[in-house]
Amino acid sequence: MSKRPADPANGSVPAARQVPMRDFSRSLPMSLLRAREAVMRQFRPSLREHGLTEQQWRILRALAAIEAVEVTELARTAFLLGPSLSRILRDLEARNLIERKTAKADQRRSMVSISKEGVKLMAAVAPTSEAIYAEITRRFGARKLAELQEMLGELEHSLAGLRSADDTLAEG
Amino acid sequence: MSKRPADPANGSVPAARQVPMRDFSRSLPMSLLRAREAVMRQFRPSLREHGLTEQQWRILRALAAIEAVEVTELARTAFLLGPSLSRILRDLEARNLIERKTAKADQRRSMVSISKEGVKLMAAVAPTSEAIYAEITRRFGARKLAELQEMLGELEHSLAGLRSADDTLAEG
DNA sequence: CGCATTCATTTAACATGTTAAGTATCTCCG
DNA sequence: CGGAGATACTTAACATGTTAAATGAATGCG
Repeated sequence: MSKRPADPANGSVPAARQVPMRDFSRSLPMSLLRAREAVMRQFRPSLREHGLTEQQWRILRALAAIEAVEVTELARTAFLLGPSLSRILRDLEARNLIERKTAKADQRRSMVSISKEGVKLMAAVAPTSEAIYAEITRRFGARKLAELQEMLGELEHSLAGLRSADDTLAEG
Repeated sequence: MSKRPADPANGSVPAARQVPMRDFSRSLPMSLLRAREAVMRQFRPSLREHGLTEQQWRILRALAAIEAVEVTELARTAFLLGPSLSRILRDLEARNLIERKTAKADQRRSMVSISKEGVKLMAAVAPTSEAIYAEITRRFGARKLAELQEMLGELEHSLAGLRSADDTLAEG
């Protein structure tokens, strides 16, 4: 309560605006951003101790469950854009946490897999990570958590086909 | 539907792991990230047309509802870290979208406000932005949207006091 | 008053997000 | 088979996220 700054919706609002816009602190993007930050804040210190960023950890986790993947599919799985993934893979490879080899059939494709060292690092991080997740679940409630995830999935789904006019142009 | 890559939870999983970890594509951070991205994807093209990034838009919106704020409070309101805000304010000032003046009582503080040009730009962007938000609301459902935001707020709240061991050390 | 401490903001350094362009490879059709 | 177009990935360029350190100004206390 007292944490929030003086609520800008009340008090003396200057004549700066005509159109009444939603108090932006309650907009959906902000709600999602704050919620995600609240969650990630719990994980970052532990990851940091192991020299991993959130995204690097995402990649390792994605790789741990699979033999090898093409970069493009890994990007989808870890929800990273190509350029970000490209940079991160370069660094992870330099740290010997992953391995790469070009596909035989298609020289363009590169198959990525987690290395033995990568597996070891995951094993070191996973317990803490799981404990944090468990604590979050405990605090928020397992049922509510499931409900929330369900709603998030629906939101994502309901916007899947929505594209702005700009995108439509770029369709070709 | 067909957009999602082959579900990594099925198929041949190598012996890479001992500890069964949640399929990470269903972890809470990923759910939140994907949901937020689905939402922001709708807004970015419109903002881009006006030469604004998501964060710049957040700042303008925060400023529009208030006379002037200190940088630190603006950071809280727009949910940006100090360094990010500092850079963005420098750029927005160069574009004459905001104004700054150091506080009289405390030379350290800088009071930020939106400029006349900034107001004009907001007026140009707001209609499209509101229309997009309305469409999102229509698709997802107003009631469900309210529920979702409620849950997100609860999640944030339930993690407010949770701090990892690392943070505790830094308390002093 | 003098100075160590705190505070507000900025700068620095590195990592990622985002879009556009580049490179190498493959595919397919004439 | 050969070159236009598609595809997989990388590089480039700019903006932000993130943490640490620096700078400049206020505060408190001896």
